[in-house]
This record gives sequence, structure tokens and C-alpha cells, in this order.
Amino acid sequence: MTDTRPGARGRPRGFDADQALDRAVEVFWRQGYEGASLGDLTAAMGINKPSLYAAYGNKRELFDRALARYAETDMAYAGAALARPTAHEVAETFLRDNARALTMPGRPAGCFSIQSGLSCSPENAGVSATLARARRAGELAMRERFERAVRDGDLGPGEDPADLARYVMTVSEGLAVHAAAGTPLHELERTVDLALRAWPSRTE
Amino acid sequence: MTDTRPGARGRPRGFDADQALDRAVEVFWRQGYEGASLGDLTAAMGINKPSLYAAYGNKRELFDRALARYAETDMAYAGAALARPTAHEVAETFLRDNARALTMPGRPAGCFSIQSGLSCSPENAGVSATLARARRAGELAMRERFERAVRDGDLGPGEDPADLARYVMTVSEGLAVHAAAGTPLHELERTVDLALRAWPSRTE
DNA sequence: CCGATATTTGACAAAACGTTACATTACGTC
DNA sequence: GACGTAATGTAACGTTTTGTCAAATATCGG
Repeated sequence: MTDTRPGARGRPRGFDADQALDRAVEVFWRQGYEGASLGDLTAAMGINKPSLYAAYGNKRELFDRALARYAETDMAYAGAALARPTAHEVAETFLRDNARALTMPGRPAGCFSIQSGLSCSPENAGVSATLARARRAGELAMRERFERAVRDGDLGPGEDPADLARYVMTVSEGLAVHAAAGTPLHELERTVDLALRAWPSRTE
Repeated sequence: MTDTRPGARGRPRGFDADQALDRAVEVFWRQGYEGASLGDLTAAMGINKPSLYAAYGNKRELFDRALARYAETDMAYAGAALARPTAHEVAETFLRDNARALTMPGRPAGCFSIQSGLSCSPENAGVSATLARARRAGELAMRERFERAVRDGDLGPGEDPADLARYVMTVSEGLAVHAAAGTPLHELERTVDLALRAWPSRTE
């Protein structure tokens, strides 16, 4: 499929596949899976349809690649947040970086994994399901991080890691919906301030 | 347009316009504006296209009517929550009733005003904008309720009604995204429990 | 029963959709 | 420089989309 090694035979590809994929990410992000036509995609990617099919398969496979690309790049902050030393820092770092990512200048406002297909027609139900699975995986990773925090004594034994992870992700999703509607960063940050007041105090 | 009074001339309508509208609400809710084709809509409504156009105008006007209908029926709990005597009760009632509404058996999971058009193609940007405006109006109403609470001394003068309203709505939207992915009611309720821990104590 | 009026029905139109066939172009190899 | 190979540009495919037309149907007032 990709053909970067020397000794390649045939006409070389006239575009950068990763760069074009970035454009596709933006279109799916802004318009949703069903709102993004192949015409919209190829126009933004600077290629035409047969090139898209040759390089990515079809619309659905392009979307899956776009989601993977988004997770690697725009969501990289999430993995970094999980590496913070305390559960509170994990939650705070995640939510603050999330708010920043949701309002990044030059990128669509909001969150790809919600906007691009929260609901779809039955024939594209797989898109919604894939996105939901991705969000669920993120929540699970955070839950496991909080379970470690309980074992470490960083969180009190009475705190439920699953509840805390679900809460943080819920706030994050709400921030994304707000951001998609144009709420500016400084207001999202105030929401994060408030949300963190729910965090269990370490002295409990 | 509607023709319920006696003395009507012409062939009487063979369907109940409000009942058909309820079916349309469900289709838009489940599939989104762009994922709901006229075929899906007319099939669910039990009518055919010319009847739809005669009764509602076109797809977009049908959607606007569906949104209004949703606001009147499924969102009725929101107005009731605002009537609670204290700000804390307003927030708690709103979030708990919200969680229940998001998982109401026999209705689509999640929230119409998010699922039906969080993002759209440019030609349907008006749908996203209309929904965002509706959510904004709800947040404003809650803000005004909290402003009254500050005047009443129910909330401390240091609390920001706009921040609190934005926070409650953010949690609500996050709950909706979770509900759309299948999170069951009892887990949403635990999230609400956690979210309410952020609420300012009255003794402050 | 008759004319007026409005709804239903089924077919149709124009455009857009995702996808593919075909001829052309550009490159490495011989 | 011709050959094989793979990507390109154009143009079309069949299907589905939103929206409409004309004829048939049902009910009211007279």
C-alpha cells in the first residue's frame, strides 16, 4: 500500500499520504463521518478519488486511519497525563490539556472522537461503535491508573477508581460539546477548576 | 397547516401530526440530522413524502418542529428543576432527572440536542447552530436561576453563577455522551454523585 | 348528489452519493 | 529507448438523496 522504499516500480505517488490523512482528519472532525462527502475529502486532501481509494481503501478505512492518526497526535497529551505522579495531578493535567486541545487554534474546535460520529444512520453504526470503543478504552486506562493510585495509597481505599475515571471522562466530553459550540478556552478552564473541586481530598 | 377544528374542508388527514412528529424525533435522535433520510423518516412516521412536505414544509422545518417538540416533552424536567427552592437542589434535581431521561426505556439513549447534529456538513451548519443555541439558552436559564440564588443568599457572593451553570451543563452533556454509548443509569447516577461534590457548601 | 378542497398515492426529476473502469502519465529496470 | 508497473485525471457507474407532479381519493357544505 505505502511505497516508500527505494527500488519501487511504477509511477511514484504525487502526494504525502500522512499529510493528506491530516487533512482528512480535519474534515471528519468538522463535518462528521456522514457529513463529509468524498468530494469534501478529496478537495481538502488535494487528491482525486481513485488516489484516495488506492491509498486508503475506501471511505470507512480512511476514517479508521484518521481516527488512529488523531489518537496518536491530538490525543497524545492523554498518555502523558496518565504518567503524572498522583491521581489528582493525572485528573488535573488531563482536563487542562484537554481543554487546551479542544480549543487549539488552527484545528477544529471540539473533539474528533465525539463530533465525527456520535450518532449515525444504521448502515454506519459501526462508526459510532468504533468511536465509543475508543473513548471507553481511554476511560479504562484512566481507571487502571486510579486503581494503581489506590494501591499506592495515593487515593483513599473508599474511592472508586471506575467512578473517578468515568467522572473525569464525563467532564471531558462535556467540555468537548461546549468547545464545539464555541465556548472559549478561559471559560472551559473555569469549568475545569470547578470540576476539580469534586476530587477527594488526600486527608480523607 | 394543522386542521383539527370542525368545519374543515377537503380530505381529512389520515395521520396524527403530533404522533408522527414524535416518531420523527426518535429518528433524528437516533441517527442525526444527516443520517436520517426522508425514507427513514417517512417509514417511521407511517406517511409518504408528499404528506410530510404538506404537513411540515421540508426536512429542515420538520427538524425544527422535532426539536421544539423534544424540548417541550423530553426536556420538561429541566424547567421543573429550576423551580427547586435552593441552588443545590436545582443542580441535583436537574442532573438526576437528566440521567434518568438519558436512559429512558423505549426512547433513544442520550440527548437529542447533542446527537442529532453536533457537527454537520457546511450546508447543514444551521442545524448545529440551532442546537447549540438551544443548549446555550438552557445554560443561560440556569445561570439566571443561580444569580437569583446569590441575591437570595442561597449561594455565597463569591460563587459565579455563570461558572456553576456552565459546569452543570458540561456534566450533563458528558452524561449524554456516555449514555449514547450505552452507559447504564446506575453508573450515570454515580457520576452525578461525584459531580455534586464540587458544589459549594452553604456555610462558606 | 355535486362541486370545492385538501390529502394520499405512486411515479418521477435532478442532484449528490460512494465507488470503479479506462486511458494516460511518470518512474525504475533491462 | 522500450517494457512493466503503479499512480493520475476524467468520466462514468448504479444507488440514494431531497423534493415535486398529477391523478385518485375522501370529506365537507350546499
